Amino acid sequence: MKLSEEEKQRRLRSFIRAARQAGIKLTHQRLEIFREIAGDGRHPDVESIYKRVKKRIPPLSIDTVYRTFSVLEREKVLAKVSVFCNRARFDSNMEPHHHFVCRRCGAVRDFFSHELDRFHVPEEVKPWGDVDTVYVELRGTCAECAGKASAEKTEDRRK
Amino acid sequence: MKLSEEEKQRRLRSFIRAARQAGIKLTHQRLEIFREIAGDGRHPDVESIYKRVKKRIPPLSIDTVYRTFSVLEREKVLAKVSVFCNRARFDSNMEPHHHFVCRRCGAVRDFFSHELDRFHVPEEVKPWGDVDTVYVELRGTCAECAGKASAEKTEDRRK
DNA sequence: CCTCCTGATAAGAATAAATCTTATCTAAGA
DNA sequence: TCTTAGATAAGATTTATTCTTATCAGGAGG
Ligand SMILES: [Mn+2]
Ligand SMILES: [Mn+2]
Ligand SMILES: [Zn+2]
Ligand SMILES: [Zn+2]
Repeated sequence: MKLSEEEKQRRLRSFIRAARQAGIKLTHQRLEIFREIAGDGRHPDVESIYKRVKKRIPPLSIDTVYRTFSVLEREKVLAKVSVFCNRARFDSNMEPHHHFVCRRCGAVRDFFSHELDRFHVPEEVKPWGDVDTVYVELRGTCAECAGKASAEKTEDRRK
Repeated sequence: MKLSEEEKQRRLRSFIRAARQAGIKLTHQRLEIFREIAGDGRHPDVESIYKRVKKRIPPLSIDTVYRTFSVLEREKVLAKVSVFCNRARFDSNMEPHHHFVCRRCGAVRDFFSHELDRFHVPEEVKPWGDVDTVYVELRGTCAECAGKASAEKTEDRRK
């Protein structure tokens, strides 16, 4: 899930624009952290971004990653993914989109759907409040995990 | 979001049946914990269930609530709700269903949708793996929170 | 190019949800 | 009633996240 260079550059520019507009400082750390997230379409977690950026900025503290995360979230430059709640994950795709999630390995992939974009909020829900986002999660098993599982089965049968 | 007595009883029976079938012990604690969850359609968190059941069983430990939770989850008697990841929440409604979620107060309400039940997995997603569940989250502001917000506005205007 | 000041960072302490450990207890089958 | 595998209580432990505080640096203004 490596993103195209042009998409990465677009996200980087939108980050810099948002930072300027919000009057927040464009520090070396923030730029490197965002660069790392913007180039990764796999919805990485805080820990992995921390490790990767620390290679380039050794004194980096994990707190800075968390802080940058919440600043970027507030400025609507990236979003928190609410899948597998054990740890927070970044999503640098701010286009409204949905997710395919593998129950086994936790892989998260983006998809778009015209069918879902046309979805009408059911009548029973309307009196409960105003809906601003329709988010869909397709849950199942990814091809890779399915492959591993069947490989293990044949392994077992051989015993 | 108080559930009807008959729905509560139905869930309680299905819990007892599942426990018998799985060969797990029907302890006083488990019964009381489940009774509390089964009667609450608001997707309560571990802490609140702990507090409520502790009134009836004072020596109850919160670990027992967590353990009961994971046993019941394994036995498919209830599910974990992955909304607002700060703390785990129970869902004793095991019918496939969707949620309306209020961003402000975290209220979660169940809904069903024939339109969504007919949803076809997009072609682009199919090669990624097998989808077993289509889960939809309608995010927005509940009527109660919207009411509070507009009340505060008029308050501000008076100054 | 310097200076200053405010907001940002690093390090490590603190917090809080969730899990683990161990001694004790109990549901339920014989 | 007796037995025992599995369950509980209490408190320690783990782990993700946030907080504290001394130091640092981006960037506005000179
Ligand atoms: Mn995404
Ligand atoms: Mn529900
Ligand atoms: Zn997978
Ligand atoms: Zn609300």
